[in-house]
Amino acid sequence: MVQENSVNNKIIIISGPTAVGKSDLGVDCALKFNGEVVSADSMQIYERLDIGTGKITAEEMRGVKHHLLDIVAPDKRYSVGQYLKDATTVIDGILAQNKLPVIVGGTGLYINALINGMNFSDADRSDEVREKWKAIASEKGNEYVYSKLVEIDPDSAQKISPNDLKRTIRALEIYEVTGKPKSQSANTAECKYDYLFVILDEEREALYQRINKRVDKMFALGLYDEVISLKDYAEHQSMQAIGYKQILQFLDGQFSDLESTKEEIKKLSRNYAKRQMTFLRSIKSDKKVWLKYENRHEIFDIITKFLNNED
RNA sequence: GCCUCGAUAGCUCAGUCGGUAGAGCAGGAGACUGAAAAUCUCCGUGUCGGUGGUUCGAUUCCCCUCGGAGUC
Repeated sequence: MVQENSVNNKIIIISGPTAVGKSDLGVDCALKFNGEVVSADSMQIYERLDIGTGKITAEEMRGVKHHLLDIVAPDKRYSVGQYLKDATTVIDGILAQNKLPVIVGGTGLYINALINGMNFSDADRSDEVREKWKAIASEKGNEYVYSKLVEIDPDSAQKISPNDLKRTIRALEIYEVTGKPKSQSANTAECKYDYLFVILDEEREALYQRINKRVDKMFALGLYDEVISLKDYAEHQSMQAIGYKQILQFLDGQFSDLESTKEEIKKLSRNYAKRQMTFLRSIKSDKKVWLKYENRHEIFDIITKFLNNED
């Protein structure tokens, strides 16, 4: 009972906390359903950040085409807005070939933008505005910057903590760039795709053990040397990634030894996984399917039903 | 074996001039609209090592004991 027009609009989204096994499952699905993988990961978009981001290797791809990996140099910026554009282009291209796009990644914000829209068409970032407010913040304090937001956009200010300088500045930026306050700019949009949103989950304790092991493996694979080769980019956003930042701090003398650096990386990865789960839980969608890691192979039945409109 | 110092939350430690205790980290919950692996908010009961003594009352003072660190 497959209808051609609806099939052409269907996509699968697979997310979950770090180290839960998303990449592997994504390849399984692409192989089984004639698909291609589209990454949704804010750090794997960078070239040369391979080991530390857990980027899938050519071998692990098992012949499946992967998109949106290695598309930005480590000294360049990237953003959700750019991701939305890039992902939409890639997904449309895959659909045009009558193949199934399988979106795989742990950056909840990117997935949220894809399924709930994000229309700040004219509210692009402005480094000028950001630098200006940062300077003001360090001179007059965060409270002062926040008080400015309260003046121009009290609705947004209410939702932002006075301590959250990043969000405070972004709200001010939107106002200065567009002339409209943030609270009147943000809006959502219906997703143009017929999607299925699968979230892979695992018991906390087991997940944490998996994360710890994975960090050990990253070091064994040469994470340290990878970071050394990127140390000239220390100032850039890409080096904020967990693992990279800490090894850079170690080189800077902020950790007494490599072992404690490694433990810190494990800890931060665990903290991150927890935050990912919170975000994934909070994404508004009536098409979420939660799958326990041990039941992950049920995904084939779920997708089959979805593709046959039996859901 | 002697002497000294500590023993309190999962960990590191503070404190209680005697009225059953609190920080940081870990851990948990949450927020999140162009930096998101970022950024930010909230959450602290534990036989105060064990036994006995003094006391109305001991985690706090005293005795012994068990392990721990330092020292001769």
